[in-house]
Amino acid sequence: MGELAAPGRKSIGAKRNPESADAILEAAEAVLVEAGYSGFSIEAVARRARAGKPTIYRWWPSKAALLIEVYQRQKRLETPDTGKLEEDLAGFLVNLFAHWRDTSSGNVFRSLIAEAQSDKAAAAALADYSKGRRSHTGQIIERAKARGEVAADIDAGIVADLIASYAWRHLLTNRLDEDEATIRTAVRYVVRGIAA
Amino acid sequence: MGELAAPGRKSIGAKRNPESADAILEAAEAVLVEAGYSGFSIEAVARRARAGKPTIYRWWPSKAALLIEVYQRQKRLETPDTGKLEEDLAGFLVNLFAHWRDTSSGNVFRSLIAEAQSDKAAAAALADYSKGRRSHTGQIIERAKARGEVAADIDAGIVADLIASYAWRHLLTNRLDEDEATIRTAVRYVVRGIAA
DNA sequence: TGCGACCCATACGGTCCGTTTCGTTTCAGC
DNA sequence: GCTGAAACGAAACGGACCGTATGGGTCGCA
Repeated sequence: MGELAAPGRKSIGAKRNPESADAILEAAEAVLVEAGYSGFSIEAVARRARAGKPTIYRWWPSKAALLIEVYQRQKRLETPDTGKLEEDLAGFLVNLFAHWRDTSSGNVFRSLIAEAQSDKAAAAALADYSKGRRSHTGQIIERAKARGEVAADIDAGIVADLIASYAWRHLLTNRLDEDEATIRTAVRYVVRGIAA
Repeated sequence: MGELAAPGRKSIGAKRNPESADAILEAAEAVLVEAGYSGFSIEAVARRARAGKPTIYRWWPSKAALLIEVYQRQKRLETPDTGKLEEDLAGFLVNLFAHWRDTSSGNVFRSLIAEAQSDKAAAAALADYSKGRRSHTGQIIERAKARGEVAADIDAGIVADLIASYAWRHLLTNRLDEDEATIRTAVRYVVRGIAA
């Protein structure tokens, strides 16, 4: 990935060097993939990026901040809109699991959750991020509500919470290879429970 | 908690000293409560327990193993049996959240999950433990199925998974103070979805 | 032209890791 | 009894990493 990154990159003057920032973020992702969360240290990232530790600390106050930015650089997942809630949610989960499995996103997000258990900044960032995602998933439910597929008094946030929780737990317990049928079944149980 | 624990505890001969084992486990719990997961180190536990590090490493191969034993020493939670599935599950979650909040169990379990993200032994132990809990929660659903409250073709394991996932996510995102009404609503959505 | 912000490299004191060594204590087998 | 084995706490080890400080070089901007 980011190897051979200009051995001995120099300053470009009195402003932030985007090459350094890129090299650091790419190195962070690479280290996380190759060595896992336990091998993810600022020193390792600095070595990999041929950057100085102070340069990293200048721009990212903590390991958590670095993780967050690495995660946010990842491609976003587009959510399907099939006109059927069960399809939308099951498709969303299947896509999400595949994305987490096949890219580094899963490892990055796992690490971020783990880091949030001992770092307040990570916890805050994660809560903030989750809020955004919850409202995003909530829109899928709101759409279904508008179609009359879901009862009007359903709290979309709670439903989104259930779906996200299911995804998180699979990520955290190494079950991203779950059968599509099982995922669909889980979704069906919830969808039937909120039907109009 | 475990202070005044025989300063300078000595060997009791060519067999394991249960006082040392107890002191170490109590110290581990105390350190976790007082300093949190980030402050939880073998060194800190050894200091607190007035034990030597080799004594800890002799009996627990890793931080994860120590965490697991601390967690398993905790009191188990009994699950209600009200004759109504929604009551049973909501009561279970409310009790669980309160237990996690009011004792050290929540912190211990959080730490265990975090540790499992970088330690294979912890991941395996957690998977094993979860399997047991899943079948346990599954029994609540099976009971409801036997009463005819739940459709016969429902997969109790998947339902248990949904419930446990909801609990985990609240634990991991510091939302153990969730409204009881919100919890009940989430449970109701699922229960309605699997009704006979 | 020179200040200030950026870059990298190096080094520091500190903490924790997991292990080894040491002297001591007591059990278990002879 | 005597002796070997095993457990104990204490101390120290080399190594990794933390977060910070310092210094020398490079450049943008006033």
